Amino acid sequence: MPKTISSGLKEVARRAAVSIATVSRVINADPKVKGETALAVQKAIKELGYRPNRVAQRLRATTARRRLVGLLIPDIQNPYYVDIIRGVEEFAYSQNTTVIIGNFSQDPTKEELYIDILRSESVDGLIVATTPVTEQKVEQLIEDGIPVVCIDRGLKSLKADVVKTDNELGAIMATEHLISLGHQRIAHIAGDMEIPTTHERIAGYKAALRKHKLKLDAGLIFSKKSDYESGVVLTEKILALKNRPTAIFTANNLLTLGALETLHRHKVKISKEIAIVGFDDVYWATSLNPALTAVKQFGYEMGQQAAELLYKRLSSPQAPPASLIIKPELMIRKSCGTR
Amino acid sequence: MPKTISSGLKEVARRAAVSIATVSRVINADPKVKGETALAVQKAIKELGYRPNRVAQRLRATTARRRLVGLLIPDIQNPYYVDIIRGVEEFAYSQNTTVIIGNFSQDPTKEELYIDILRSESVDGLIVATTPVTEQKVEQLIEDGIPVVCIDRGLKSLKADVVKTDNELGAIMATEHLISLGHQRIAHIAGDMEIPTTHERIAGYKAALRKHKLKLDAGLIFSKKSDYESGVVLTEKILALKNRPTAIFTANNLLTLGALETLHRHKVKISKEIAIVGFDDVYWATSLNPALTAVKQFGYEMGQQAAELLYKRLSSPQAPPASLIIKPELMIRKSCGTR
DNA sequence: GTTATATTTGGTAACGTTTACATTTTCAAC
DNA sequence: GTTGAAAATGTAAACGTTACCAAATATAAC
Repeated sequence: MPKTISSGLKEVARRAAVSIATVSRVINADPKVKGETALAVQKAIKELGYRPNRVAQRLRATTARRRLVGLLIPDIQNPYYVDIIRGVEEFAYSQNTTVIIGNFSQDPTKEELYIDILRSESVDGLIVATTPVTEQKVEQLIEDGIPVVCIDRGLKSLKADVVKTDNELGAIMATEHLISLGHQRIAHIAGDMEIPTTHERIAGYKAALRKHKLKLDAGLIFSKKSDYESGVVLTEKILALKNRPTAIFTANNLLTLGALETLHRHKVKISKEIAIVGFDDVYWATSLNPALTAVKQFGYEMGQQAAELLYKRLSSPQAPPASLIIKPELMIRKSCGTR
Repeated sequence: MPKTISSGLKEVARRAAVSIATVSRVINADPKVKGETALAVQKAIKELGYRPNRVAQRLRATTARRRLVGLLIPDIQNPYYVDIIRGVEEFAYSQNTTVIIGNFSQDPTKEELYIDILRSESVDGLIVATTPVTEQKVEQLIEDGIPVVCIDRGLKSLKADVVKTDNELGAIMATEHLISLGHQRIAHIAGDMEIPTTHERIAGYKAALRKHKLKLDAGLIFSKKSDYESGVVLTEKILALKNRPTAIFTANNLLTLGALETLHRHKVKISKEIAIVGFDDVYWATSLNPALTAVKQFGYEMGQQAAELLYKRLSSPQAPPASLIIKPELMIRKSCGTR
């Protein structure tokens, strides 16, 4: 019955009548220690309820794995990122490592702060979805020998591993779906222009229009930030147009939800008056009104892959940066009607 | 232009021509250091791009604040918990402290693991939403002098601060709303029986029925786990009933979504054939089909309060445990129809 | 029973901080 | 110019580990 915090190796060592070095060895499963002594030490550990102090471990450990990675997330309210988190955690857990999540809520100041914090926590490596603002800082990390893998968005310099969705393809799929349903005037509610994915999705949107010889009306591309609120105000703008589009392609989760809310508030018949297709799928999309047609990104899988990539990089730091581009999938439901 | 990781206080000390103790003092804003020297040190810090090593700080610091708290969350996929996380982070950030999130995905093994990890990370204190399984472990923490505040659910022993929703009241509000609309046979999809909130909500449901002299049919209370999947299968069960209820009260977010999905799949007209009211509101509830009537818990605010409570406890460890019971609010929308 | 070698163990210096405690400097008062 | 106290700085011992190197012990070969 461990009553209080044991004060460390020393106590265990005394109890097992060995040196602290030996205790440390059995903790780290060093095969060099004799089975007999290992057992004795384990007994002492159990009896004392000893738990290694991770802080001390991390301070000392150098070459060895520290079993800790950092994860930098733009917005924990976005289910897509939650999927990524789950994927990363899942893989990390399987490798017996912990992940510290830094959620910077789209705030660059917080983002920089978290990078500093994670670094000074001596993590083995970082998985980050950065904004270009901090790109330099991330590159500094890499230069300093801290392994980084980017998720959702890569570095312009391409110096880090990256796993991301084929955003252009996703946008093409969404837009073409709308076109195939006969829509000619399709608005696009894009995300924050600061974020690279925004541009890729716009590119896809444009490519689809071009391919189908539809005229591109720059006035139909709207952008502000990547959040719910922007979805609301940009949809308001669209509804105020004299010549309303018949369809909207929203660039992410939150924008879609904001748009939906606004359309409902204005009592426009979704899919009949205005069709909508969104980037990012959610598991409750079928319960939305109407069931949402959406481009599905495989966040969970991406998270896993990113973690795996980080692992590989840890063991071979010099390998050239890898890119993993994941194909999205169009989930056709009811928000665009049928023909 | 800081090129590489500076190797610590020592280097800064050398550059500023002072001792490492002095550098440490300026880092910790010790008023004892002369303005002049402080400036010199700060200059050196800037020039070297020095950042204190948090690991070393935490290893050494004892009486002083370590500016790190742990947060134990049952399920990061549940938006309610995400709100709590945001609230905690927000307050912590304002106090210049970091929070390590442990998401145990409703898995007791993981939960215990995370408690151990957080403890051995030398956090100042913990905010936890525990399952009874780990109750003992949490009490051990408290005994060992590690401040703990419970969120969402308290400890049976009441030995820790707690901030939670008035679950019984919330359930009463939901059920009475249904009753006021004329419903007589109301099913309740409850959460995991392991979790105390489940029982409180059931109690509220029963209390409301009793108050309005409706007969309580124990066969109308369904329970499995607290997840989406359970919402699905339990709703299937309800639909299979020979004598279908006219309304369902679901005990949380995920259950509601699962129920909704199932009702849609079976093409039952929600609100006309079966009304539904859920515990837990979400910001996109208006975009659900139909707009969901729900009991709103103030997750964000609760998170903030919990963090604040933890702070208070840090400064006065001996104060008697406080309880903060937050009143929920019924958000009436369309999923129950009107009369 | 030596000797050589392999296997286990122990001693101890780090890791980068904070913090008593000791020492030096400053400066007001005489 | 002393003196004494206050203010500022420095010294060095922790914190709980790991990892190098040395020492001790076991094992094998002769």
